[in-house]
Amino acid sequence: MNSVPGMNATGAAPHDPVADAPFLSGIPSHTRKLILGAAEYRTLPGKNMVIQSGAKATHLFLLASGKARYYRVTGQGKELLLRWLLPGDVFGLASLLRNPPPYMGSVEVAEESEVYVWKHVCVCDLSLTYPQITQNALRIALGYLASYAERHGNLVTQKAEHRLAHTLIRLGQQAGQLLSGAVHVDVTNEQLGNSADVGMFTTTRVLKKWERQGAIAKKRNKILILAPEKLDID
Amino acid sequence: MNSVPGMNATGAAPHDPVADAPFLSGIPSHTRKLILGAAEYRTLPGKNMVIQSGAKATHLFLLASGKARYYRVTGQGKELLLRWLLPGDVFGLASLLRNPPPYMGSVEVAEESEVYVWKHVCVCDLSLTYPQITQNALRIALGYLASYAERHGNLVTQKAEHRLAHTLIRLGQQAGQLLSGAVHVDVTNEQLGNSADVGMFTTTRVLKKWERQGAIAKKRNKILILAPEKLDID
DNA sequence: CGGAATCTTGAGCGGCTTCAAAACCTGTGG
DNA sequence: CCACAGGTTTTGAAGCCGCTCAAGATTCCG
Repeated sequence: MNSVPGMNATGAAPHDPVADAPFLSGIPSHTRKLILGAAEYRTLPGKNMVIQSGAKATHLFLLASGKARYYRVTGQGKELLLRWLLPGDVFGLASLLRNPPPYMGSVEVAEESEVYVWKHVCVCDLSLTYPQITQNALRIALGYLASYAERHGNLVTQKAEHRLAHTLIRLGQQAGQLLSGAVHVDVTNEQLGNSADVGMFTTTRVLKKWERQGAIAKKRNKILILAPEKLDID
Repeated sequence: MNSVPGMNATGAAPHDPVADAPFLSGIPSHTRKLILGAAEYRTLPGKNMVIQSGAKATHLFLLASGKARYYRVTGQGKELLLRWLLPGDVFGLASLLRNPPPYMGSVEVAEESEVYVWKHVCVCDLSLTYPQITQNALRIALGYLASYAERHGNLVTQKAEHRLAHTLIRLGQQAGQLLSGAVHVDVTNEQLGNSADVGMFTTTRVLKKWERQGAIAKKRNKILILAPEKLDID
């Protein structure tokens, strides 16, 4: 919590996101190649629905490049953004199971992206041969669970402004680009609000306030974080 | 959603909850005995903290009898009830992983309970020998994730009364006892509200309203569901 | 230039929470 | 048996955060 936020990502080491994927962690290099070789490599155009919530879990995906939104649509038609998927992230974990439950969220690529795709039966075979895969999947699922629990806790105890601050800073760390001393985050007010469980109007008001205080700058579809330390504490 | 709620549980078949545990699903009977044999069997008195949130994941637990609360304490000291653990439920899943993340919630047995306990190294060995264990754990984790996502969705879109209705009915199905035509649920107003993310006062008011409408009856630490169909729709 | 998103700002309101205080239930111990 | 203390429940009153609705300004793209 005390670490300085905002400094991140694309700055230093250009690690291969696929080789560093948590999903393949602890697996020797040659085995990793074998596993990746069993996948189909596909390029997806932007605005492409990859996974439909509730559908049968037929494929496992590993994002190699690009960006995708992982979201759920509630019964009332409201769209809940669960997570931004970045290179190295896997999705469709349900497909690892023998008699898989349906996908529980939808995934849509936000820009042109590349993915590895495994068929259900194929990934089942692999997970039998290389149990480390299932272990990694379990670790990832528990991580999701933890971040979900934290979000839920924040929603219940923190106020809207606090949640927005946390969400924005996390977004900056995960998906921000450091340009000329500011962290650029590609996100609309509505998407940010959605990630923080705050309505769009309240989100706009808070952002405007921060802009007046010189903590951020706004463009269309983009937020520049100038002084993250002005956000955390109000 | 259209199935009649409230009829459940302790009525008919007295299945062994341990043998039916999702955690041991798909494992042949003799292997199951072997796995259970590797565990320590313990009896825990009520009001006993079993897992401390944030602690190192040193043990895996399987609840054989009794009842336990799975909860989290937020930074502001508010206690969030995540789930009631019933016979057949496992907890401490993080201990299945080689280099485990810390426990992310606390568990406290609500009444005298019996549990199987595995040490970290032991359960790691077992999961290597019997990969089905990890698969089951993954399935359980994904299930938790789904129910968490649903709760979150309800919190954002539904109103307090609706959430309370859903929560109460689900509690009745999971942990209710059918006595003389009513489902008895052992829960205080505060605990119910906590499970539905509603304050205690609002919870009391809604319950009182339902009582006046003849849908439920209230005792101290207990709710009797008389007419569940009067709750779902307002 | 037109049109479609996105963003801004204001006004009003409503559902829940918060605070206060009292009634109630239940097990305990004198 | 009664009194007491602790937790639980009830009810009222007040207030505020964030949502909803309306209407305009701005930016971007074809």
